[in-house]
Amino acid sequence: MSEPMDLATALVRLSHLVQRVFTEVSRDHELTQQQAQLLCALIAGPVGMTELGRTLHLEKSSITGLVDRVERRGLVTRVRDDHDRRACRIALTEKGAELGERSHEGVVERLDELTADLPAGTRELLAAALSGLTTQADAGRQVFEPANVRA
Amino acid sequence: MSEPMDLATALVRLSHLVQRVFTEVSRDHELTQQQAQLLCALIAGPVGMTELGRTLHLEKSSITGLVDRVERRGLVTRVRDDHDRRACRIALTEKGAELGERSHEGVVERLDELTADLPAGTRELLAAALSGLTTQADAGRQVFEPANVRA
DNA sequence: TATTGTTATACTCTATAACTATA
DNA sequence: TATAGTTATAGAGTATAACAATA
Repeated sequence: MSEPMDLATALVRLSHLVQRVFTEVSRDHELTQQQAQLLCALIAGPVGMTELGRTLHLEKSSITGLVDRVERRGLVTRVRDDHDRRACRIALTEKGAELGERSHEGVVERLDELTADLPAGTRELLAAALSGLTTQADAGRQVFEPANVRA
Repeated sequence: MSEPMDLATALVRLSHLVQRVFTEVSRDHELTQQQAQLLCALIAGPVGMTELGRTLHLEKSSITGLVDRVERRGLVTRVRDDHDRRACRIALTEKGAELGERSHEGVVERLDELTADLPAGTRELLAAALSGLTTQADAGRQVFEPANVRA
């Protein structure tokens, strides 16, 4: 049917697809994609502004704004850091945790549906290869780590 | 070492990685990611506003703005449609085509580097599986179709 | 001095609603 | 009436630079 697609192109298209899923799921919860991402990054526990910037690849002033807007909606709070009075840590409120979890689950669900037709062996190989790529590329991040959350 | 990652998580992380590559490459050419995407969507030939909206999953007013900014920089032009005087088609200028090509190549290069270590068989399987997913999901799109461009 | 975070500022991106012009 | 596109408006996202407070 369609001509074979090279790997780079397939990766780009897949990325668009995942982004779209993420955006749509976020929207279902009245969140922007970035806000949902922020909530997901906090599920494992409170994180400081600087580290959030590293995790989300944003400048610190961008983080300030993002946190401001989400805080205004009551989804996170700035918690003072007792050991360093310059710093604060961003923590999910109950409502924020709820939304973060639901967004996360929504994305996983939709992606699982999307890959449901693949044979088990292919799924495993895909998961292994892709996670290898990301781990190799950004040695040491964790924006979206459900394993750490539930396990 | 690290615990096995489920497929959905691997897909999300991969998507972030690709987005980051895209953003960085675009920035190297003084473009935003969205602008580079627009240029790439025009490489195969002029496209109308409505179709651009479908392709890029944006409302038409968003397309208007995006095209405005890129036109202001001399990278595209609005060409009148002879058969429908309401419509126009967006075409790359020489400079825009140049930047579009270079962005596209830059992304492909970086992604190829990233996947260079994978065995050939795995690469093929990945490409086939991922392109299958995207083709199935968004039956009939083409944002980033280098095959059509060069071949 | 270096680091943590915020403010000021200026764009870009995006959607919704109302509009114009053509079909 | 329906479609192609623009305008008006408002808010979100982002970066750079300058700043404050603390280490």
